[in-house]
Amino acid sequence: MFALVDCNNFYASCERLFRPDLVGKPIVVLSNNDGCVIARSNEAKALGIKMGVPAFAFDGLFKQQKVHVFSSNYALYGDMSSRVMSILSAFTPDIEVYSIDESFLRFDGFDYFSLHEIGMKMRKAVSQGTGIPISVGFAPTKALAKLANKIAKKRPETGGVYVIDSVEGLEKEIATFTIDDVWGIGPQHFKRLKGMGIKTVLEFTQLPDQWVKKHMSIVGLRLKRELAGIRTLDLEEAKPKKNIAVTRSFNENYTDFEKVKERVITFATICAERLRQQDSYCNVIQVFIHTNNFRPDQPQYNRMITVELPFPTNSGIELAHFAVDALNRIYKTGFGYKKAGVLAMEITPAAQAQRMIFENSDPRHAQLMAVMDKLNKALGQQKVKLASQDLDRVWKMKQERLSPRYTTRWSEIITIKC
DNA sequence: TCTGGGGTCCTAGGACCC
DNA sequence: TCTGGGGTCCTAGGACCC
Repeated sequence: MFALVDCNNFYASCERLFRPDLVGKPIVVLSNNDGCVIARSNEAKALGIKMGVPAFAFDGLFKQQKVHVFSSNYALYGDMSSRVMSILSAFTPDIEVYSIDESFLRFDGFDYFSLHEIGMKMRKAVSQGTGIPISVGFAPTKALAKLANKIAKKRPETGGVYVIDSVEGLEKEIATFTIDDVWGIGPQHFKRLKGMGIKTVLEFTQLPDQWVKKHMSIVGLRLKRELAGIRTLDLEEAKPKKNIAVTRSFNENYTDFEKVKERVITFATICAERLRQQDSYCNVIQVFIHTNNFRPDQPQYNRMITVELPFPTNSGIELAHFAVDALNRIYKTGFGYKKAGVLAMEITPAAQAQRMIFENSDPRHAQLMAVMDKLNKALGQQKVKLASQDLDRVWKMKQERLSPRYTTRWSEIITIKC
């Protein structure tokens, strides 16, 4: 049996932990640059605030309904996440951390235990240890565990834990569960299936394999099996990342090459930093630039380029150099650029990095980068930069409503007046 | 005026190679 | 008159997830 454990309204719940005055109040959390709504408390959902809506369009409603608005505080969410996951891992050694707020757990050899009871114990332990509310779904496959988790959330009488462990139980649930809320069926697949009159999970599992394969690829076929109760997916081990991407939208359209160039250099140095964190090198980089896709009235230009590096590297200096070369090859004047990104690809562990005959990553950089990493870790991100970066820190993310990093900075720890 | 970022996997077409 | 088959790489985009 698998369990899918999911933190309820995770970011909003985190914001509430050190602000008990916000219990029962509507909360929303915004994306980078305070752009979109990416998390909502139940109270905010009840006000009709949808996931992903642009924040500026809701300023009026936020004021009128006294919605508490927060910028994303990833230092807090990341730390709370690892606390939750560490508590969960005491229940079984087989755990896959699926995202910042979700884990799959596998329970082998628990035949004589009540999984419902175990689920309730997990809820209690996480609540006691962190204050975060969770929901738990148990089922014989991962896709069904996801589904069971949704049921646990939807039906208050379940107490936040739901188990699908019999054929009858499975048949009963999938006969009524609609496909719009199923893991792996997004808006496009939903539209096509709906057009064919498919409404329930049961109906989806009865489609011919060939049809599913043709229109939803092998991925859809796996999903069909999983939903029919055939175990197709197992826990996945934590693997080193295949790609590392650093991309940002700008606060305004950039028409000046030098400004775009500075951003690309900064993104490349962050990529390099993350490569060093997982002790690996990249062999290929991709650089892209976009105009503002939300403004079709303005001239559009989207371009991406993939470049193989002459040697594997994780030096910020070298990566920045190659990224600028790439940018030069795709940059066109006469456009207002709104977004750019650098991706590190074909990542290999340091131990396996291929040495080249004629040219290799400058060995002095390894030492220099190690010192930079150490200083930045002690003094704060991006305190030591390349001269080609924005030294005046003109570029700044809009984060007007950032909460304190309660759990990771001594200077921001909560104070209690007694 | 204002619209996130970071991932994965899959597919299609064009260029090019032998 | 008549023009193959198999492969890779790159770009681009589609779909999904959180």
